[in-house]
This record gives sequence, C-alpha cells and structure tokens, in this order.
Amino acid sequence: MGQAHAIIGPVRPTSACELVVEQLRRAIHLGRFLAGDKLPPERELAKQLGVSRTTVRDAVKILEGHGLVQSKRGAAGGLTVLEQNADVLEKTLAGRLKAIEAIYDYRLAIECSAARLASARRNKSDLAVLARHVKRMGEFATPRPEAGEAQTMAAVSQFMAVDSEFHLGIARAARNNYLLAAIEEVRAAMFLPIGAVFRHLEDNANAYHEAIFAALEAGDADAAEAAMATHLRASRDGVEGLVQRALPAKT
Amino acid sequence: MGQAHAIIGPVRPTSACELVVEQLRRAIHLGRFLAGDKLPPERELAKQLGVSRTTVRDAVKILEGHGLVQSKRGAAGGLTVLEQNADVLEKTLAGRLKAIEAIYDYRLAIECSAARLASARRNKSDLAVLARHVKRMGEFATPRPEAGEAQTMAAVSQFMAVDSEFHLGIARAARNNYLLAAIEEVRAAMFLPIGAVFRHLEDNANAYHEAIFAALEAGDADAAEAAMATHLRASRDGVEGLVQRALPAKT
DNA sequence: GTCTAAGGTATGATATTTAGACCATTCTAA
DNA sequence: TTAGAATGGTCTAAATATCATACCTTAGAC
Repeated sequence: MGQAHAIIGPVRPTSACELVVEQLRRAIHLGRFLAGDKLPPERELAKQLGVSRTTVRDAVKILEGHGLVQSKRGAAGGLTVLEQNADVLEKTLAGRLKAIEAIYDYRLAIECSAARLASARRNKSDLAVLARHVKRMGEFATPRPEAGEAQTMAAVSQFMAVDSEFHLGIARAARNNYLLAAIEEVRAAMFLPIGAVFRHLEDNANAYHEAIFAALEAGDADAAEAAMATHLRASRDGVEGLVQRALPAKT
Repeated sequence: MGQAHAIIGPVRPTSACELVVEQLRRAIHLGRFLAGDKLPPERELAKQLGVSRTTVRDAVKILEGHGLVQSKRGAAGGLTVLEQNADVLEKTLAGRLKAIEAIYDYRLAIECSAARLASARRNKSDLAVLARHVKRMGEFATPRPEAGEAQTMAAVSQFMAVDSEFHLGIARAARNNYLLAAIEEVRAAMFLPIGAVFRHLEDNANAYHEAIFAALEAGDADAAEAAMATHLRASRDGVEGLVQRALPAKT
C-alpha cells in the first residue's frame, strides 16, 4: 500500500497576529501608506481588522522590530511609517536576482493577460480611473529642477503608489478576481525593494503607461498585451541593471 | 488627509483545523486519493500534518459532514474517500458558469506562460516524467468495450489525477514557484466538479497532451504556448457544453 | 494647567490546540 | 474460538492565543 510517505505536507496555522502583520506590511509596501504617514490609531485598526487591540499591538511590535513603523505616545503620537534604509534594501535585493526574475516571469504571465482581457471588458468608468492614474504619474515623473534629494525620493514613493493602483486597476477592468489577487500578491512581494532602488525616475517613466492606456482605450487586445510586455521587460531590465551595478560597489 | 476609512480590510484567522480540512480536500480534489482509497490513519495524518490528533479528528468530522470521506473503526477500518454524487455536483456546477469562465481565463494566462517557459527550461528528467504521464493517460483514455459504467468512472478519476500531475509537471519544468502554486490552487478549485461531469472520456482526450509534450520536447516556445491554449480552450468548451446541457435537464 | 488623544499595562474569560492515556470495535491468524 | 493488533472514539489537564475591558501614562493643544 504504497502511499507510505508524505503525500500531505505539514500545515502552518497562521495566527491573527501574523495576518495583521502581513496585512499592514502589504498596505505599506503597496504604497497605501508612505514614509512619514501615520497609520490609524491602534483602537481604530483593531476595529477595521476585526481583531482585538492586544493582537494589533503584538503585530505592531513585530513591525517595529522590522523597522517598518515607529510608535510614539501622546496626543500627536501614533504609528508612523518609517523611511527605509536604501543601502540595506539594496543589499538584500542583491542576493535575490533569481527571485526577481521569477517575479517578472510571473508578472509577464498574469499582467499581459490582464491587459488583454481588460481591453475587451473595460467600461468608461474603468478608463476614467486609469486615466486619472496616468495623469497623476505624469505629474510625479516630470523632473522639477528645484527639488532636492528628499523631495525626489518622496516623488518616487508616490509614483510607485499610484503605479500600484494603475496595475491593479487594469486587473479590475479585466473582471477576474484570480488575476487581481495574483497581481496584488506579487506587487506586495516586490514593491519596497524596487521602490528603494529607483532613486530617480527616468524621464520617460510614464510613456509605457500611456501606451498601455491608449491600447486599452482603443480596445486593441494585441496592442495592450504587447505594451504591457514591453513595459514589464523594461522595468525588469532596469531593476536588474541597478542591482548588478549596486552589488560590486558594496562588496 | 484622506485615508479616513477602511484602507485595511478585516482579517480572517485560519485555525489549524480549517487548514487541515483544506489540505485534505485539496489532496482529494487533486486526485491524490481516489474514491475508494483509504487516507492514512489519523495518528499518521497528525504526524504528517504536524498537528495533534484531536485537530485531525475535528477536520475529519467536517469532511464527513461534506460527504467527502467516511470513517469506520476496527482493524480494517480507517478513512475512506467516498464517491461523489454526480447529480449534486452538476447542479452546483450549473450555478457557476461565470466562475468556470474566470478560472479558464486564469488558466490560459498562467498555463500558457508556464508551457512557454518550460519549453526553454525543461531538462531530460522533466521530459521523462512528462512522457510517463502522457503514456499513462493514453492507457486510460483508450476505450475498452468490455468495461462497465463503474470502471469507466474509475478510469476518468485516474485520468484526471494523472492530468493534474502532467500540468503541475509543466509548471515544475518552468522553474517558477509562483506559477506552480497558482496552477495547484486553480486545479484544486476545479478538479472534482469537472471530474464529475466528464463521465466518459473523449476518444482523443490525450491528443492535446501529446501535442504539448511534442512542443516541449522540441523546445518550440510558440508551439508549446499555442498547444496549451488549444487544449485549455477545448477543455473549457467541453465543460461549458456539458454544464449547459445538464442544466435544463435537471430543472 | 487642564483636557484630550493617543500609546502602555493589567486582568480574567473563552476557545483552540496539544499530549497523553485509555476505551471500543473489528479484522486476522493462530 | 480466541488472542493480538490496528484502528477510530473518548476523556482530561495544561498551554497558548485571543478577546473584552478597564485603567495608567505621556505629550501636545487650548
């Protein structure tokens, strides 16, 4: 009777606390909260997450341990999202070139299909939302000569946040929850490392988005898929180039 | 500014028991255990799942409630996987035509990409495994005139189980864990309903698999992707046709 | 200075999970 | 016929996580 060994893998019960940690980490990495922003107060978080304040606090302690947030008390205290140290992130990223490739292979699979489906299924409301995202990204991407380093970083963060919304908006327009969940997952997995690496935006950072949007608006499935593929390949090459340049410099 | 309401959704802590239920359900729906098979004894399951026997028993009670397994005591007792009632399944399936379309859209996205990547990355060992699967499916698919209804059903179940392994094997050959996890998830979501509907195998049920395998062996990415797309579209059309035919007949 | 909005701490209740022992049933083989 | 063994069924005590609630402490605002 053959099936002697391990057809069934072990099970990892996920505590409420872990889920809260993951949810908050994801919200931050998706750019819903930017560095310097405040999270809602603990009691409010507990309500929104449907969980006791004790659990929220345990989760926050863990996030503090990871250096993601800081909590201060007092009337103007609360939970503040911290700036991430770019050097550390670049180092951790450097050891993950293979992981980056895997993520981009996956993104090419799901996001190109999402673009194709969206070109056929989008309605006016979808297009309006996407157009707004593209417009906002255009504003961030325009280089402002008087801006200092800090402002540039902030602009990159905001650009990334809207970028997330743009890609998720395409998945919504594709009317497929599997694709939506997959894109959300993969973006949460990569948002911060890449945001940290892109210190400066390329001048044409938004050209790809405009091309994708145009194809969606025109309802051209092939063009939408191709534009998305071009965008993702360019993004991948940019990230890999940055990582490879950063790697030897730090050793 | 702004983020006043509900940026963060509620959290659903998943108990160990639920996870065990899901794991066992998935193993059965993936065809790792066929109707009539016995699951490992409770104590063994507890060990493999890394969980106490109490928890396993709670999970088994739930699965019994769903009519998926039956437990008998005594030396030759144990947990037996039950045959599913096809009528019930067809009815539940009928209310899910939209869900089926979503699943197939998703499968087209991830499995075509997996086939494309696999055609470039597969090694000899991958091909050997896939070849074995194709061969076994061919044996099941060959109609045997002397076989009764029961034997035909059993052959379908076994065919489906190997089919799962074939598709998962392609994902493994593609060397991408995101794709692998996605395919496993989506197969677990649809295996049983579809297996229940396909009472009889089409004569050429395996022709698609042979085409896919040939493309993978030849290292032809375009052919592999196209063959997979053809296969999935045919599968989708077959399922939808069966469901639509079954629907009015039952009302 | 006092009020207020936050985080920090403490406590008892409840539910899940664990580990282990022991009971009950049923097949098999001596 | 009976003894053994493999299996599910039951019970209990302890550990742990979570919840609900109340109260304390800090720091800024009027």
